[in-house]
Amino acid sequence: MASPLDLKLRTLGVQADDSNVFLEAAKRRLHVAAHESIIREADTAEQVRILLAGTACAYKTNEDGARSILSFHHAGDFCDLHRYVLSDLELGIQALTDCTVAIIDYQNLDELLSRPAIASAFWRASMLEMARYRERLSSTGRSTALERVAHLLCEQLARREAVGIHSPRLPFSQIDIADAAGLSVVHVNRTVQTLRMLNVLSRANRYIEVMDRKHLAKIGKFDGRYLNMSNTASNWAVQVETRG
Amino acid sequence: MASPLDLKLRTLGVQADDSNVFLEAAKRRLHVAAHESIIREADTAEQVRILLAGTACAYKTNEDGARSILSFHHAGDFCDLHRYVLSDLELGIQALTDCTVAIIDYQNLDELLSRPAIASAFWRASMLEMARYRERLSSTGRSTALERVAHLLCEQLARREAVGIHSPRLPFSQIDIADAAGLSVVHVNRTVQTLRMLNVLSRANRYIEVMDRKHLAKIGKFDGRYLNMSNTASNWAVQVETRG
DNA sequence: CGTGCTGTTGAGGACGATCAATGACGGTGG
DNA sequence: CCACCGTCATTGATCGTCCTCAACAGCACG
Repeated sequence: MASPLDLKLRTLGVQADDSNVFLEAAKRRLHVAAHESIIREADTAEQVRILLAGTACAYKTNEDGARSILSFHHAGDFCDLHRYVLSDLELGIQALTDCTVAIIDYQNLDELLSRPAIASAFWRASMLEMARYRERLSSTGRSTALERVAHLLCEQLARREAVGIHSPRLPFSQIDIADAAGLSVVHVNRTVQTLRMLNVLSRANRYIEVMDRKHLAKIGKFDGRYLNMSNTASNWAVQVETRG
Repeated sequence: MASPLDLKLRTLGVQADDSNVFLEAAKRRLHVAAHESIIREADTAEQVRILLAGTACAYKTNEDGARSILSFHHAGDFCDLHRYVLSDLELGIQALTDCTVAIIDYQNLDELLSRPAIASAFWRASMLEMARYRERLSSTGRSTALERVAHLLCEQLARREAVGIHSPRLPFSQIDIADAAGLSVVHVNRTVQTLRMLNVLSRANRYIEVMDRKHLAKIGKFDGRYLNMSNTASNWAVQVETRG
């Protein structure tokens, strides 16, 4: 039974032997309770963290105290590779559910990076993350609340599937979605209700549970190719037709 | 007299000897006229391009034909490193002014990347680009048109300074700004006029010319630290005060 | 001297923000 | 077991920012 991190490394092109070295280096564990912080906005610890289980988000707090969620992290995702490369980036990571985190000291990371397959996997991972930012930016730019929310949910669902998490339920509160989509909580609530009305989300009002992914992808104009996950992408083929 | 690319490499921590090897590899040149495409959205050429002079933008065309500008490129910027790592990313690069572009074949790039200083510089560059996307995302999220436009302009001005371009004039049309900020052209026009009224932009209606950077930074809540350009950043210190 | 692109202006309308209040649920401690 | 509290979800009403449509002006180009 492959773990999310296993799957992730495989997707990034890391073979069994390198993968094992990696997993060996990431032995140290940390548990973080929901709503706690995994990395503070001005963290200086000389180690990187990898999310093994649970869901987290990268956020920034702006001057008026509002939290702005920049991306979500799922099992298998690197949390703070950026800090290894650029020290003074003010970006916090917060656990949205209970999380298990692996820790690798910068020293050990240096060694890992001397292996070409691992170095290239890290670079690939960074570029994929960047592609997600681009997609989010163009989705946030000029689309309606309904499209934004649908797109956001599609992306998370697809990424979770790619690491073996097949549950239709997403561990986000409407507040999280609002902070990520750049919408007010009130309006997110109305948007979610619209999606429920359309039978795209389940009626369960304590959860975000996707009932009709195809429809959701269509609404969100979601084309998962940018996630570059060959096996998964096919389930999320372009649903968008040009129409008059 | 250092070229923008020189300056950029230096900022990324590349020393003279590696830098020379790099410049040697980037001998091949290409001229692209304003409004022409540097890289098409489905380009497959096995080479990377580096902008030596001029200004360009990375864009996506969405299903209804609208152009969405994801980032701007200035002299010294890599255009399409992402294609080297992730082949099938649909992202076009378009010249906004007349541009000079250097070309490096993937083969030669492989060799360059065997030099640790260069490899690490590329990784740094990617991470810096990612930091800019994050910043853009949080600026686009929940701020007003005025803030967005101001922030956008500040960023470009600061990045241009970092590679030795000190002109207060930015080579963007209001259409470019609209596509980048996710606003309508009409509203960008009104926003620009507000900035002119405030004496932040010059009255010249054929150009975007910044007269008062401090004020612009304040309006855009621009804090250039995310650009990670030690010498330049100080001119752009935080202008934002908490206020009641 | 037209043609096209960019910039400008006005009017009307829609989407989403904000304010305010209430409901539902889970956990805690008495 | 129940009262209390905090968090999240929901609802209604009002308001403002920004979009859309439409027309026109200025300038560069051939």
